[in-house]
Amino acid sequence: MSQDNSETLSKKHETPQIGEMSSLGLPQELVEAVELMFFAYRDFVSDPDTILESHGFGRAHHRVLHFVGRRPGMSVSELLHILSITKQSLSRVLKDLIEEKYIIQETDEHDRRIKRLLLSPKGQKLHRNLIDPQIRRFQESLAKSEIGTLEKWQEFMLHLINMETKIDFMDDAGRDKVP
Amino acid sequence: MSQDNSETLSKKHETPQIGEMSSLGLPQELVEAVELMFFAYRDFVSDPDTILESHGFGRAHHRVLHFVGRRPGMSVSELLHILSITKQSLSRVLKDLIEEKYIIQETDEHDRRIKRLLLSPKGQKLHRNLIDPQIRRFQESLAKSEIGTLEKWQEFMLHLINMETKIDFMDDAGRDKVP
DNA sequence: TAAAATAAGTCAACATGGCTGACATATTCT
DNA sequence: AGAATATGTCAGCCATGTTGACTTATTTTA
Repeated sequence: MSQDNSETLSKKHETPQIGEMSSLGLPQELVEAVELMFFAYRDFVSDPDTILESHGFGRAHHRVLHFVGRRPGMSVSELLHILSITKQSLSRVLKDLIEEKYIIQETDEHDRRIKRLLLSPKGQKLHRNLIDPQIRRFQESLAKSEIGTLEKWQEFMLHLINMETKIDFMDDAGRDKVP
Repeated sequence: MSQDNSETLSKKHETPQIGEMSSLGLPQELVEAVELMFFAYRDFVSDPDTILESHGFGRAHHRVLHFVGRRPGMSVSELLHILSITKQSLSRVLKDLIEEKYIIQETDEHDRRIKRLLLSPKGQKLHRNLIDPQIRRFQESLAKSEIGTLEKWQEFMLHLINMETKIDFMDDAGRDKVP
């Protein structure tokens, strides 16, 4: 670090002045927000990453565990759709998870082409271990910041996502209330 | 989609009831928030991804363009540090960007081992094209949601990140105010 | 001033997780 | 019976992350 950047921190949370532009000719705080997305996401997944590594898994495995955990009984094609990846990409990680008995497949009663995916107790435990540090991060952030509840943050984040994704998310988010 | 998920949407933004637990035995809204991070990040980078593809670049190129644009004159090792990747990973994409004249290298006047990195006009233009849709997404989200200003969102996101990263970010965020 | 440390660049080799297109199998729908 | 669907699998490509070893130029330091 070779350049002067004193008095930077103290200014960060003052009332934003209209017309305060970055070197790009864009509002300073919006450019900062872009970086916050990058850094926050990277660090947000760093704890699970560490755990996954010790199991020989990667982020792709995490996603599968997460969505199967959130929506027990989902089919392979539903999973493909929500993850927006190809069959090949999914099958590699899904195979691992099934072989090592984190995920169980059950043939659908009414349509025997469909395999319903479920977490085994072992899978539930891992899922829980993976999500715990992320939940903790949110709780700490909530405690430290003045945002109060998550509601407004959630609303803002929801508006960042594409319409099609929004449908997937909604579908999934209410899962627990559905019989 | 084969399962019933009616009445899900209408419940999403009611006052959060304490003890409303997900299938994991975790607060519902926190689990939802984890997913929001995933979906929001994915869609947030989807527009730049499309542009990058048409140039034969990837996300790694984007990151380099972004940080060099935000901190003109940064050294290679500063860039390595902020990206938290290895020299090899960086050099691949940096080489592309330099060869195709998006980034210019200038030897430091006082320490000729150091190469200062800068965006060429061409690089600035691309950087601008990449960030524009992201800025627009933020602005639209701000307009649609009740969060008001970005301040609280930024504070919350900042608390999600690791201490070391925070230092990098602060360093970088004030860049424009520094002579 | 000689030796050590630093900044940058390079090579070979490997892993993960995206992608494609083609094709097989079982099952259900028309 | 034939078409459509759900899943699984093969071979191979690409981007981007990793490691460790080593070179070159330059500056710092003992």
